[in-house]
Amino acid sequence: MTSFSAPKGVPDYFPPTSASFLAVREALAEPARLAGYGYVELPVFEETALFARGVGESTDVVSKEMYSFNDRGERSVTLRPEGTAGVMRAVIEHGLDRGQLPAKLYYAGPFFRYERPQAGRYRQLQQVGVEAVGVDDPALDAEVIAIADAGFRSLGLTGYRLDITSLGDGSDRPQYREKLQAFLAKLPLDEATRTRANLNPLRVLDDKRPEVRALMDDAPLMLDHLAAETRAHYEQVKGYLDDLGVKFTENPRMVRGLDYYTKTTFEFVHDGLGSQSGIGGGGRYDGLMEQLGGQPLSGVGFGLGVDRTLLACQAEGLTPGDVTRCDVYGVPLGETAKSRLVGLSGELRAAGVRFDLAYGGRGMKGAMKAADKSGARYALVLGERDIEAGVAQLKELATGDQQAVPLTDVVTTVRKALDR
RNA sequence: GUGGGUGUAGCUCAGCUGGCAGAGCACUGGGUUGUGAUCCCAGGUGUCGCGGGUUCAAGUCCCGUCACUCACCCCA
Repeated sequence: MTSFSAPKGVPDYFPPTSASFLAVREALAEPARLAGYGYVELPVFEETALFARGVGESTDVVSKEMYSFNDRGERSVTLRPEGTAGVMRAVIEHGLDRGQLPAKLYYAGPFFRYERPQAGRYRQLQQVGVEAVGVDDPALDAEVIAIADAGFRSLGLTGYRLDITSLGDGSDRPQYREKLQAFLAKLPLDEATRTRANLNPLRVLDDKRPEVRALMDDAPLMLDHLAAETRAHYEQVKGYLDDLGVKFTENPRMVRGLDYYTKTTFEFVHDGLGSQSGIGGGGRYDGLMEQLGGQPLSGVGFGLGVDRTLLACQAEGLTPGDVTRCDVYGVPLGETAKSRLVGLSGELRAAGVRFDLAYGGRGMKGAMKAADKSGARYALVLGERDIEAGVAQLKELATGDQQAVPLTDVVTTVRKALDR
């Protein structure tokens, strides 16, 4: 019989790591709720054209990393590679852009990119994201960045930094782009890089290869070519970040892989995860709504990588969500005792006590061993003698102290012992 | 898509120049009646990734193949 393995590049999480995974996702989402963002639950797949138009045909994500397929009705659909396009589609479709603005939304869930897997790079990845749509206020850029920062900080992470820059917009980027292209044309670049330079010249700026990096030393930078208006916007974002106490590094060579970004862009970088160092990123996307058939409204948001943030936590020795999964462990001796403990399990759990018991008819010794491994604070031992006496033995595992508790008082006694 | 590394027990791995497949951890049972963590004893599993080749003999050498992994590209 052949067995199965998970699809290539897809992580499985199980205890205890899965508890950390959930805790990370929660920690990243909580600051968004505190800032008035409402949860949206959106489909995991969309019409392929949405991403092609929203994310941009020239991006790697669209041109070679999408999980696309035809459904039974011969419609081309794609497992979402990122969140913003889908949120914008929903905003437009349901008219949220006609209500009070900004519309502030957050989401969490899986995304898919068909890439060669690597440390911290998966074909199914989890992100937490926010989008603030409809108001072009630099304070919103700063708010979004501060939300992400608060999430990372609440996990206890310290080994990350925040890079920010401005990519300009329609008013100044085309001129800059030409200037950069002229500069690149004079460089001795290999063919792959040359192709990339033609597709999106900005991308060559953050090439990791030292030889390319050296060539780019004198490259013109967008930050030096911002129009007065985009520069003012950028300066205000930085000012608000100072107000918020969010520390950042200006990185004029930072580039984002999605076409829709304008003005402010940012990236959170951590050193502990191998080569894939970005744990979150985002920015402003002022042309996207219109591009997708909506009103010409601005927007700003981010996507944070849950998997990578978990790796960052592990690199820093943090174990979020590290709680014992059992308070009391039942040790039944014999069928009558087992039946009584099964009954008690319902009552205890209803009272908020995490209760587990030895299933499978293990002996006393094995059951006690299991109690120990469960991490429970107490073992609840029940045998024939106890039942005759109308009691159960409550044993504190750390100290070995044991007391007989009347069976009718077990729930209240346990709750008192656990202080809840 | 392009390079490098690794495939041996459930997990982490050892196995030198070919000569009977191993350790630690984990798991299970036991160390006289109904008490765990420590300690002692016992126990099991292997198509040595798969297919071919060389050889008296292959986990070990050669060829192919698949998988995993790290890195480039790119990104969360």
